[in-house]
Amino acid sequence: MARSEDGGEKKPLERLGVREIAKRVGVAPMTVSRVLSNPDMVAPATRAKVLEAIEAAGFVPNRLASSMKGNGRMIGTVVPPLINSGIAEQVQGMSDECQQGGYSMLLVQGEFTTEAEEASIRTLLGWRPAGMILQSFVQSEVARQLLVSSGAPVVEISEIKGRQPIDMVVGVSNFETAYAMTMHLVAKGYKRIGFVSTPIHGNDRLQQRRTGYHAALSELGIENHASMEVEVPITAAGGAEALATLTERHADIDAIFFSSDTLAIGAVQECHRRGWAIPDRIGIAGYGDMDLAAQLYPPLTTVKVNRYEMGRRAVRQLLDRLGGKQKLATITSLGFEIVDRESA
Amino acid sequence: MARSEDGGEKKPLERLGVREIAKRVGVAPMTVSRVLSNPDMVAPATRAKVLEAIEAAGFVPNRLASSMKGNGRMIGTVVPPLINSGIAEQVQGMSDECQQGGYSMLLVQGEFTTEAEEASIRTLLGWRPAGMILQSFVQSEVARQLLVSSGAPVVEISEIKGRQPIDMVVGVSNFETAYAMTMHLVAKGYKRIGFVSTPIHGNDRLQQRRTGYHAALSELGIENHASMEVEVPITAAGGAEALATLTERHADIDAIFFSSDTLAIGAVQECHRRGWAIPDRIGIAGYGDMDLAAQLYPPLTTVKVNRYEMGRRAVRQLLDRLGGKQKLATITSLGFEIVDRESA
DNA sequence: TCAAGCTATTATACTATTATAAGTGTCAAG
DNA sequence: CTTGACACTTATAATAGTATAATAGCTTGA
Repeated sequence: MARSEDGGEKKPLERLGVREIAKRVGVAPMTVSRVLSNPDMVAPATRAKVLEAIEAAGFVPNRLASSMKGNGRMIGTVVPPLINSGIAEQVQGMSDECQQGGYSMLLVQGEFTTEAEEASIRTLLGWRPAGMILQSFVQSEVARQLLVSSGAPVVEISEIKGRQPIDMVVGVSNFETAYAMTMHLVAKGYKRIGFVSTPIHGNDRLQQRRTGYHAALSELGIENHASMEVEVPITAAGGAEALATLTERHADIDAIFFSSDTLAIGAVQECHRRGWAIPDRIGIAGYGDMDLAAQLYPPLTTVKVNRYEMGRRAVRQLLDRLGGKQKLATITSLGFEIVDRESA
Repeated sequence: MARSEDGGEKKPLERLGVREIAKRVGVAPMTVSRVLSNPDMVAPATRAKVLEAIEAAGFVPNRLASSMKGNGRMIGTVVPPLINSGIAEQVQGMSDECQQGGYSMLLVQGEFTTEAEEASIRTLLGWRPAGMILQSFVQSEVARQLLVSSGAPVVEISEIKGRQPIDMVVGVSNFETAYAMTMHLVAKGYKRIGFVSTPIHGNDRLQQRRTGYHAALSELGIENHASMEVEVPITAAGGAEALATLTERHADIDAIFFSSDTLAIGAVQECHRRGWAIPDRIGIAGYGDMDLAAQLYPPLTTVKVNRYEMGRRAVRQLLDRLGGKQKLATITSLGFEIVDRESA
């Protein structure tokens, strides 16, 4: 084993760890460990010496090892692509709250397919996270089983009603939001309202939005054709394309409800290009109230959902549970607002 | 220790691990381990039995334990706030490449302050990541020292020239990009060009962009006042505000170069509100070529930097190094394009 | 027929931290 | 002068996977 003759017996460069720090200070490793996690249990004088040595050595305790003893301080999360989706706000919320609570965030981007979901969850569970945050309800039964048997608390950021959550849910009623926006548009005098969303398959949030839109229309006795709905990719170009498609199919459409601000903003640009007056020629409504929505010309009427707060709350739920808090809400419903601006 | 009388001696529920799987199959733990990491070293028959047992038990190997033996498969990264910054694209690139390489991504959001940076890096190093990706050059000397002594390869996604990198750099010459855009604007006939950026302090990329802008102007003998530059927060409202401020200070400003598309897009909306024709009344140029830029009305002239690719390349560098590849580039410079559209 | 050569497998020990239990020492009360 | 209580510290073992060396079993060639 290359016992190089450097005179001594065993000096493999002495990796920096609690052991090495302990040796330098002249205490037991356990004492060093306590200085890091339970400083009050160590005599002030000892503590000072240990801290000094830690500082001097530039020692950063190995969290892998402590996690193995069940003190994991890592939250795992699977999110859809960050670009344009408004998920970035949520991730920021999660990250901020994690950091505040002393946790690290392990992030995996995954598609909404069953296999990808399963693979992502498997990867994360491999790190034995203290908690997991998932988007939308988990589809794969295998993945659900893995999550349950992992024992970690799980928050699904999702539609708040529908399937049985694995553990906890944080979200809004997407049905309600879409229902409310559709009602709002009708109240403003629109009669032929189109609906545009990003691919709905496997995304219960989008499904609920569409259902809410349908519910409002049918409740008001407004007939609705499937041809007044389109799915497009989540890009500004997608929004523009949807506007073109719908108004070509139905020249009398007087408003379009987009399931995402990104799409709505794209549509607004397309209207400018065509010289169509908003909202006179056509009303445009979005979803999400992203930063640009209020600054847009004309300002965008949209559904405001506090995604940053959603992220925070999801982590908070996890940390509360980990902290042993009793009587935790299983379902946390955040409110929403219909922000009535000028685009519809 | 609550040795509950269940007849047997020690059956603490037998946590699921290689040991337990091994016992069930009737092989040594090491064999199970090899099935997972070096399947070729195990006889096909044995391998099949082990895989079956793993499947049946829903066993997910503990990566914490394997990481402790130096097989860490985690990349740590510190990023600025994701919202509006175009960092989301980069994170997506990193994430995709990590996943492809079988690595997980540990993400910390941190501000650009020295203390926050140091804290974030410390946190990440605690997880003993196989590699680190940082934004901009690391300011804190202590943090640099920690990184170096951690032994992990480090990529700084940053301005590619300037300070000595800790290890490797991936990026573009922000100086060049800004210089090129400024030259481009002058070539198009603009004479009084303002410059707007988000807070520059501590961000060498922004510093370089401003320097490039200065260099181009002075090379052309165009005088430039500090009053033609503003710093605003990275929001659409910030862009609108900057436009208002600059045109109020200097009524004769005929173009503004924004250090971010988000700002430029906000400014374009402000122009619409004021009824100012773009580019006739004023030219607007952005930076980043975000998705919306091409769809904007009018389409945004901007600097195209492939942020997604930057993220990928950063991870690639790390993985190449970890894979033992020799002669790795220390500096990877990605190209850029001046995308000439109609806003300027 | 025995040693060498090979493959497949196993036993041991190690990674860094920490829960737990056991062990010091000091002080005050009995 | 002992006993108990208390504050602090240490020794041991455990977490789960895997590098390493050792071993078993088999074939092959001399």
